Amino acid sequence: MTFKQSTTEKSTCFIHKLLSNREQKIANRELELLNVAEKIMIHEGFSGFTMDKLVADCNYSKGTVYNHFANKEDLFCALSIEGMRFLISLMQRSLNIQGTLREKCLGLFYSQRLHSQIHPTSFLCVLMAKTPAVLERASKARLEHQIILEQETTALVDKLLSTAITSGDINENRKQHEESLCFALWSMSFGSNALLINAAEAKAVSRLDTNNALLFNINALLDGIGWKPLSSECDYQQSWLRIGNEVFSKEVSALQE
Amino acid sequence: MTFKQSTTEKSTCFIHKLLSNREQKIANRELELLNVAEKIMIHEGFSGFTMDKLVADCNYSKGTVYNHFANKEDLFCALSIEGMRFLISLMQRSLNIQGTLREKCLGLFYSQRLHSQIHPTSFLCVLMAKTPAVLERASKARLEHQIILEQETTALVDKLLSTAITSGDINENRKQHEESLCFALWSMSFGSNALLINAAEAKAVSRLDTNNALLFNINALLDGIGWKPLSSECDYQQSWLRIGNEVFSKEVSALQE
DNA sequence: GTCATTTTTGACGGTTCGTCATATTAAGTG
DNA sequence: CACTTAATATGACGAACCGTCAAAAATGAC
Repeated sequence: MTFKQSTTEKSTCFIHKLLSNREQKIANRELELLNVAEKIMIHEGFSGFTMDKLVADCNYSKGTVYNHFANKEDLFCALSIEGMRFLISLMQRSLNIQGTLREKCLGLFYSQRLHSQIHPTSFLCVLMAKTPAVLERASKARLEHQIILEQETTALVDKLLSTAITSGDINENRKQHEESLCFALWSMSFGSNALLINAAEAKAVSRLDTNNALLFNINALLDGIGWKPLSSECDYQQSWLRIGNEVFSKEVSALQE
Repeated sequence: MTFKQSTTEKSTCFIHKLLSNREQKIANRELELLNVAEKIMIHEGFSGFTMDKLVADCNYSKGTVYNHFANKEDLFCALSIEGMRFLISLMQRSLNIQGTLREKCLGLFYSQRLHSQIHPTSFLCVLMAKTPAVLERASKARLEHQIILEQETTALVDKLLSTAITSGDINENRKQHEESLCFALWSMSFGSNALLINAAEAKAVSRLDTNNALLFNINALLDGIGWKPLSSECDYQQSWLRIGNEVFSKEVSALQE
């Protein structure tokens, strides 16, 4: 009896472990598939990517692949989700920098820029996932997941904003527009990076120039909402470099080559 | 002799006329095809659009359609070009408003917003045409045309900026960054509208809210670059409405329904 | 060892794309 | 008007791609 109970206990425990193992295995395979997909995109471009190629390049059959992704666009969406995950991890790290709150805010922007530089394909997937072609076809679950991650990112910005308001770095009468502020920051970051990534390819603008352009845009906006210290009082170009050196040194040096 | 000459003259003239007629005819047909394509997209979504459907819905054969567009993405690019043409026409009209230079600048932003509202599909095509999936496949000629139109739009912004600088509405020491300023405005406008068009569909945000969000973003940025009169000194919500009433009354009232 | 359930497989049908040999039309010429 | 030549239009066709599904294999319970 006790024995039996213990076995069932063990058994259920085992089942739980197995389930989580299986789920883990499935999750791992999904990441593996996404990796293969990204490699194909890197080598053959977005238009060169096909589900058949993915099936050929991975060790699973078509049915298994379609078990993970409802369709091609769903896979794009999954790539976008991984990209956002990566971005969030960068953003969280960036908050560790020593300095003013505005410098921390700069760090958030720096993270997005870094993402677009380290994994351009991934960043482009995030862009494409906002495109109707993807939104119309991706699975509901995936789209919801994406929205959740978007909320996570805006939550990071929001939190920083409210501490800046309570600490007085942003004028308190802005408090009623906190949500608007967050949206403004996000719009600027998104718009700048989206345009820059195209410009960089089309017109061969140097990385330095694009970084400066981005910093210029952010500074203008942050000055506009009166986030102290203003760019006239502080050398944010210096801060920008510092973020790279202090928080993202490994990534930045890897990027140099 | 004279007669003969006159006939050849007539003839060449006739040829010229014919050629231009033919070219005109071809150009018209292209617009016709683009119209049909847009209708299909409106009714069946972007993912529901296929070249076969286009061929079925127009009075021309597949070969003729492919005579106009190198491939599907090239057609998207063509739609984007038409969209930008329309946007430019709106922007030019918007400059006619009476008021400060900053209000004229608001007009430029208003134009883009209006475009995204009147012809959402067209606006989305402009977005999609910045996507690698399209950029990789569209024909060279079309892509170049697109770049030219982009330059035209930025030229409008640039011109306004430099008059604002010379007139003193923007501090003169900003002059060295004129290009950066233009890029900042463009980034903000693009980012805001791109995010808003998704938000509006996903989260059912009202048009009023989205308009306010956009205006908030612009004001923050323009304040940041010190474009006088600042938003604290002037009711730009009023200006925004005025632009709609004075310059785009027809479009706005058509949009009310 | 057997059965039920889940997962995997890849052959297959249906779409979609884009091409190309052929047919048609138009322009030029005598 | 007849004839040649050049330009344009046609739609049948092959190739590629997508996504499904019945059958096979694997897994786990008893």
